[in-house]
Amino acid sequence: MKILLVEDEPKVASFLHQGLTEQHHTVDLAADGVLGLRLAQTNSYDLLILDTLLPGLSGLEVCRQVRAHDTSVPILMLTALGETDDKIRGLDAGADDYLVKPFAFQELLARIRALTRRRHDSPSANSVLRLADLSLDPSRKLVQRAGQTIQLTAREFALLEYLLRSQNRVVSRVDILEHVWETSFDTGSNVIDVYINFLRKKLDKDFTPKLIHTLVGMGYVMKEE
Amino acid sequence: MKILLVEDEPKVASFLHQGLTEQHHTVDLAADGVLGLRLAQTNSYDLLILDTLLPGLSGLEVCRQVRAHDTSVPILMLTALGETDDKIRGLDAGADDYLVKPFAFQELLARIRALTRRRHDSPSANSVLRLADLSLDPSRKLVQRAGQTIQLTAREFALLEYLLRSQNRVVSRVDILEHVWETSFDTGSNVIDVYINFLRKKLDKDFTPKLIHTLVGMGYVMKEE
DNA sequence: CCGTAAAGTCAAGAATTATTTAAATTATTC
DNA sequence: GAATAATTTAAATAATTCTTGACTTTACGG
Repeated sequence: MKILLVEDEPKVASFLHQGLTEQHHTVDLAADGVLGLRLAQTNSYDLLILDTLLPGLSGLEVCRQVRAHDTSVPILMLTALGETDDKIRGLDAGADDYLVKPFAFQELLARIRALTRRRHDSPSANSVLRLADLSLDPSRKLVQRAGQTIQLTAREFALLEYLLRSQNRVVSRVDILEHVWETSFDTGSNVIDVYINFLRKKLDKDFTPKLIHTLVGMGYVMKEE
Repeated sequence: MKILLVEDEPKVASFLHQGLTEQHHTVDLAADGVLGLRLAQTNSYDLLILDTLLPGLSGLEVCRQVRAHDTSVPILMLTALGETDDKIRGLDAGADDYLVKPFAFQELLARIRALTRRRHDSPSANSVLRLADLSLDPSRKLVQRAGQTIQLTAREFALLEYLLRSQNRVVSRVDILEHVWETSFDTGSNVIDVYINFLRKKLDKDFTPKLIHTLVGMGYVMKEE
């Protein structure tokens, strides 16, 4: 795979360069945003890895400008610990994933695999999710149970979508926090419980069978039976 | 978490030992490669931290030999500044990550979190564990014996999972405490006995053959026959 | 066999975890 | 910028799980 790496810290850059090369990837390295953007626009890469903090042009800006022309190339952002807001802005700017530094190299590889795999079988991202007589259409933001349309707020929808995508698998509160609230740190609040309750009221209360199940001390599952 | 630290510099070793212990990890310390390897092979650790330069047997060699038998345990290498080549060889030898000395302790903690989190969603962590007609599915939190579903609480499940992962090996009460209760302090209580009893009632009482066996004075094993 | 140490059993209270409601804060819309 | 909706926090209640300690039973060495 051909990868463009835009990273100004020499230590990080050379480490990633060596590691990726060893995995038989071809790596182009740019130490600043301006060069990075020019390379991204003149060559065709399978993946861009962008640091957020860069001299010249920030990684976010590079990301935005690349996305203006090319919507398909996978972009992975690297953000330093503590710049958590950047995650959100990174995703806003069109990044597909981000990784908080410091990270394990293996984790980077795993995410690269995930990103590039997704390219290949991505239609699943938009297909309708079903469980018993419940259906959720991600592209139309439509939820129905027993043919009846159910109104959900954005968060409720995101939570339900995550639960449905993980149907039959028990997801912990931390899993939910990471995927639906995009913070990995437990704030000690009970938002999740409250939202589970919202969902239950709207789509389990008046129907059978119940689809949202609690496993005390473990998390929640959506499944039939 | 149970961590093996192989480090010969006494100052670094004791600093890390203290810091990790404060984070409620259990730390075994080896000052040379030979002892480190022996410990790694006789005990079961959640993480190995290996210095590259060691008297006797280098960290790289320890890494390689451990990997020859156990592909799953996360390994973090510590390399001194300047030994940059060691990074590459470290990853070759099967390490999952490395850290260049000197490093901030917080960074070590961050990497430990990253490594152990990854382990939780690695394929091997999610595959179904089996013994005779008993099966345990970690991602569904589902336990069945002879096709019959058995309800377990979170603790019971964690204990059974640990016992199954160590099937055919005798685990001591201390082992169990460290892995399932995450304390290495023996409170002098009989919680473990009580929980073994819970498990036996639920999954050995009405079935043959018995799968949980006591070895007086040593601990417990799960095995057939 | 007998004594001692180790392991097993049980019930009750402690502690943890989950649910529900309401109120407070924040974001959106007109 | 007021009104409405959405999200989050907080607190009370409910449910479940965990732990303990007293007691019984079993295993083992002499």
